[in-house]
Amino acid sequence: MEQKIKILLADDHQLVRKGFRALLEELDFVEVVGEAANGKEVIQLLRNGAKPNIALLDYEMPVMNGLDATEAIKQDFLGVKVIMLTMLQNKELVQAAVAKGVSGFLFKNTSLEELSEAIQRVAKGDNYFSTEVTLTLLKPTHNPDAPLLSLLSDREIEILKLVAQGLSSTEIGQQLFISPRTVDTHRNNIIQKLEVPGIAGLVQFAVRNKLL
Amino acid sequence: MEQKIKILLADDHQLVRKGFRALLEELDFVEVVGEAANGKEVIQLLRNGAKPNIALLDYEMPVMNGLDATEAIKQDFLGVKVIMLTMLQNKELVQAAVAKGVSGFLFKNTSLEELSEAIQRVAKGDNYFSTEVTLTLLKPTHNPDAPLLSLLSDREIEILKLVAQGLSSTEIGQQLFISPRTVDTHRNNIIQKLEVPGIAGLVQFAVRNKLL
DNA sequence: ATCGGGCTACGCAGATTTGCGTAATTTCAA
DNA sequence: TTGAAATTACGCAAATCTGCGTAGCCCGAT
Repeated sequence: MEQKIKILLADDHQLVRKGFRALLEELDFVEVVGEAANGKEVIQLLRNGAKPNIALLDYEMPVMNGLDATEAIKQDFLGVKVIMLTMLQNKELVQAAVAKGVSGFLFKNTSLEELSEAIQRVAKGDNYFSTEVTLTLLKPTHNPDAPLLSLLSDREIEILKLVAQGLSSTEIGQQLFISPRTVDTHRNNIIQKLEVPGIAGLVQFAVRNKLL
Repeated sequence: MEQKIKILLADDHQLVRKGFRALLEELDFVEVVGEAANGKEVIQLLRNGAKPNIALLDYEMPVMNGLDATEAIKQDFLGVKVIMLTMLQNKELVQAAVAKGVSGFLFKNTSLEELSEAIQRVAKGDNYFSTEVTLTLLKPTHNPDAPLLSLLSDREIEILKLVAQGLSSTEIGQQLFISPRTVDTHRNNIIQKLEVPGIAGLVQFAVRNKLL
């Protein structure tokens, strides 16, 4: 161990912050070089000459959250790696964080071992994501209008698919061996049920529900 | 260490398989209890009474691939955990594998340390995904018609968005303070450029390219 | 300075959608 | 078995889309 890993800690809850600090100080290879209660304070510390290897940022913070803080860090202090912590098991948040340039992502319910592992990996220049994070990414995106889909009859779903493919009532009628007028009726019933504006709404719904 | 972790190894390339076996036997807490050249052989070994804790399955195998083998294992030998290995950095494959019930997923370029970590975690009942796997999940899905989007002028994209929201030419014209006929012209030009069938195609394109 | 591309606008005819009805048959559950 | 929902079908008028064309204006590039 040539040198300790210097960490800057940011969390808006003092108790949580102090708790983390105590935990981190049990690790003999880390040194906490600063504390901040929000993203703005993090930036100020860095501007005042703090030189941590890693910024350990809570996402939920007032004034400036962890995401915006990451952006600011990557703008002006590229050498500082970021590990983001959060309570929210939110797929989009993870994606956004990685896009902003974080090197690691953990949920707050991880073990000290995992936090330790993350710090060491990130200090080496690797990335680290906890298993929980990966599982969150694998969870299929929640579909808000799934209940609406069950409102539709089998036939209506069939027709919805064809409409979404750009076929006209006439074409659909030929394909299903029914009158084009019947197709119209179905289409209109679907529009009623889904309360969407016309064909555009139907296609949007179809795409979102992966009916193609 | 009360007992060694028993592993069943499956890869269709004998050299690779033997290589893995040699690596695994360097770990004092594992014991290789069987080898198979494809998924079918894995199942046969299990039927013949093999009782591994973990099946380490290559994805690419003839006769029966790792995914189908996982499905079969989870059907009849629920106690056997699966770690899948592959050369393909493919998001959909990871998702499919997890859906089938694998406990771990690694790419073949991982280190022995990571493989070791994965085995121990999975043996404990946890999941394990390598950092590479997680990064693959975070990679945005490649968008095949991105080049087409650049064909459209700013104005056309603006109108495409509004069309996709279900507005009529008249409504769009009012909103943009231009003639509805002009909107028609733009819409038709877009349909020409994208070579899609009518409004339905426009909305599909818009949704896929996240213009909403 | 000329030329092409983007933006604007209009005409017209035919196809299609939309919004309002009505209604017969089937099917499935109460 | 009785009734509700699904599926089928039709009418009609207004609005809209589609596919064809033309054309003036502005701006940036050659």
